[in-house]
Amino acid sequence: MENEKENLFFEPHKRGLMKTPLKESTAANTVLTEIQPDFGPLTTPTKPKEISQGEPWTPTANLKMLISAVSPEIRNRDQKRGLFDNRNGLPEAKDCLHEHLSGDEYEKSQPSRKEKSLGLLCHKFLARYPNYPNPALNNDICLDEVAEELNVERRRIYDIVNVLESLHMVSRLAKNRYTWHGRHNLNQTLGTLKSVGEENKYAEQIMMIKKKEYEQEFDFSKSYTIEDPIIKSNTGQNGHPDMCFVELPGVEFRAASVNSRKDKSLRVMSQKFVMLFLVSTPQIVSLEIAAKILIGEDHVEDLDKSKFKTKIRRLYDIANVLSSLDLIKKVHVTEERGRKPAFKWTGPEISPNSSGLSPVLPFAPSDLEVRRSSKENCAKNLFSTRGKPNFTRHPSLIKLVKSIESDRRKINSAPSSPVKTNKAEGSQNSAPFPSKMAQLAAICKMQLEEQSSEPRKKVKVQLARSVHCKPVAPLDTPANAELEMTAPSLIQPLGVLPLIPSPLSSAVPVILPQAPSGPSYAIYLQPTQAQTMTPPQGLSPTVCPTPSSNATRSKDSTDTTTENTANDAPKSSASARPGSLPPGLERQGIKNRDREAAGERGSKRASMLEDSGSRKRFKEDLKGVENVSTLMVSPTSMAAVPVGNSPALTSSHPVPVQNPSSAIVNFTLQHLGLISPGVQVSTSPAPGTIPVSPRIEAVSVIPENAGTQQGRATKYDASVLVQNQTNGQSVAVTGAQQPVPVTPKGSQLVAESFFRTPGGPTKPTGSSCVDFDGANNTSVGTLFVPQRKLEVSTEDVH
DNA sequence: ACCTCCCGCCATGCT
DNA sequence: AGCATGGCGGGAGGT
Repeated sequence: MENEKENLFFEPHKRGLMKTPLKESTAANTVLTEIQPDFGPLTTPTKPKEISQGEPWTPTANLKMLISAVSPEIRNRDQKRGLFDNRNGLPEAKDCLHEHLSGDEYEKSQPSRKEKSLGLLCHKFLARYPNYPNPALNNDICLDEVAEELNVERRRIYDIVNVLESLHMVSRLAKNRYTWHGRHNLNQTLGTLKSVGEENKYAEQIMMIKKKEYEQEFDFSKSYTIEDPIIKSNTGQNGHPDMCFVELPGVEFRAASVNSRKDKSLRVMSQKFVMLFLVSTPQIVSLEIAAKILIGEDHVEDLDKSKFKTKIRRLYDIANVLSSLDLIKKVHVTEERGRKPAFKWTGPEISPNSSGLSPVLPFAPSDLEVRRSSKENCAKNLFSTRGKPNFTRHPSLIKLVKSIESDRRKINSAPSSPVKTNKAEGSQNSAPFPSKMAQLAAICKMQLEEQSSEPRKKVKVQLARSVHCKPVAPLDTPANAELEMTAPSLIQPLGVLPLIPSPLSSAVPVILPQAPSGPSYAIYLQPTQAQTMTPPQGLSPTVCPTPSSNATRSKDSTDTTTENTANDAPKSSASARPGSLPPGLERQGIKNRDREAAGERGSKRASMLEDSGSRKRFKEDLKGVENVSTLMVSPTSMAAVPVGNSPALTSSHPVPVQNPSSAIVNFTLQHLGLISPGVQVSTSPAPGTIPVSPRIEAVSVIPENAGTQQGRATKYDASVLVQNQTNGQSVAVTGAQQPVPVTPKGSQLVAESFFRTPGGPTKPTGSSCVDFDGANNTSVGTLFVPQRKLEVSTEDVH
């Protein structure tokens, strides 16, 4: 059965890369090699294990790579020399290198653990396929082959594929066979996930958790109890979490086996994890919170350690893959307690399922109704296709389906010939790289290769990127629509409070039809009051309809995150990128489709560079442009930031103290890309609470090294405060453009007092910061630093 | 000492 | 039974 298909395809992987010789060698070799040889049997080979090779790369080589990455000229030169060889290159390169190193070093280089990291492996994997594959070609993936080529156990490939599958970047055809879809469906998938996430009220859950944490820290009364229920509610009626896999039409799992499997895990976890990013405002999600929520669905209370640990482990696995996709990047959230690992969304901004980007599916905003009916109808009925009962499909996806199916048809029709063969890799490819550098180098190399295909533009672009990026972006429209829509309703009761079971949540099938704009609410609870957030109306927890989650920032008090700006750049591009051609691409010089990746990669690359100091610099440079904005709210005060246009919003509420008018805020936010143009945010203190000034510090992004450019990076700061009020929320934003102080500290912000709620008197420490990350970042960065400094450090993403 | 997370045992379920 | 999947958590590398 499946087999047939297998043969069909020819080259799955190869990306355009091939074109240029440049790419060559590299670690990526593997990737390069792609071209495959053929394989015989489909069956699974068993473990590849032997990792052969020594590693080709030496540090020197890595450096070279990095350098070359930066400088096209150099690269070219090298190429000529043959440093970068073609696919085979690796070995060769190796040789050369070895000569010098040999011995110890060589060995050292061996297999460090990092070289075997899932993230690197994923990069290699991704390097084999174009971001936007031509549907006409065969894009199938033979797991065995891949495992072999990449010299890893098949088990690892499953890890990657499962995550990719959760994003519908691949779909299973049959045993051992997957079809590569690349990023064609990504935006839609993300939109759907966002919708589902909203339905599940993940934003609220996050807030609850944070609130809880906050309370605990401070020992406030523990009102935890309340929260739990909420979370539980999510669980769904049955009480158990909805572990349903969100399916896209046309992309459903075909293999029975897959369907049968409890899809608990990785796939589902991955989707949920992504949802958290899409739904939360700062778009920064700490592993801890993610784990709690994911577990929570099952049993929050239980939280036993082991379970938690296991969840965290899985999240790391998922995060590594997502990082490789440039959808997230690692950062650290600094709290009082210390740093917590977290990830920041660096993927495209998405509006709830409709892809705003793609014009294609314009959904009428009006769809609210639809939405409501949502869950049920949507999915299943719409696409009967293969209906798998369990999965839900999002209506919006219909289009996708069509396209996918057409693709599929093409594929099927394709002549089958098995071609796959990649082979080579075995020994060569995976050369062991010396750790991070190596990884980076490898990645860079891959990217280079990609680029190479494109005329050089890319390189420059990347560098330039930092510069460019920015500004423009901010306004996306898509969001706007949402806002408007939102207002009404709240279909979901605002509140979060009531979170109760949203229908969806329980329902497995996530799919919600949503109008593009699903209303999202951002709620900020005030810790103090919060204890009960309950009363939605009550102010404390206000719910604000926000346009998509973007607006919401829940970050509450507990943590502060600092982001680093560094990588935002990619993001911006990302945001831009719509399904089809990402705007960003151009700038990046990427060719469209295939290359888009390149763009991303480039960005990624930058991030990768982090390892070495140099890389940091590099990174920073890139980042310079970006800004991060952080928003801090005092813990207590947190209000929800409603983004939506709440009526109130417009009216500017004066924010106590310093706030600038909401208008300013909105303006700022819009520019930042945090909210869509249409949307306005206002924050006002909760009724109960008067906003005191929260402490906000201006944060700076701190790049560690501030690169030269950084200075720029600092960009403007705007401090925004958000508070929500019952009704209006006013946000205080300061849009100052001041250079952001690099040191947070100094900057204490003015605002500090802002929102304080009674309860939380200032807790000095407790302040929470919200960052707006830049998510969009855009151009202007605003940074707020909470009192404490928040730092977000970007770490490398592995 | 903690953070990451690789590794691979072994359960699950399809063939 | 054999093989494909993939849950899971021990324990080791990195910092």
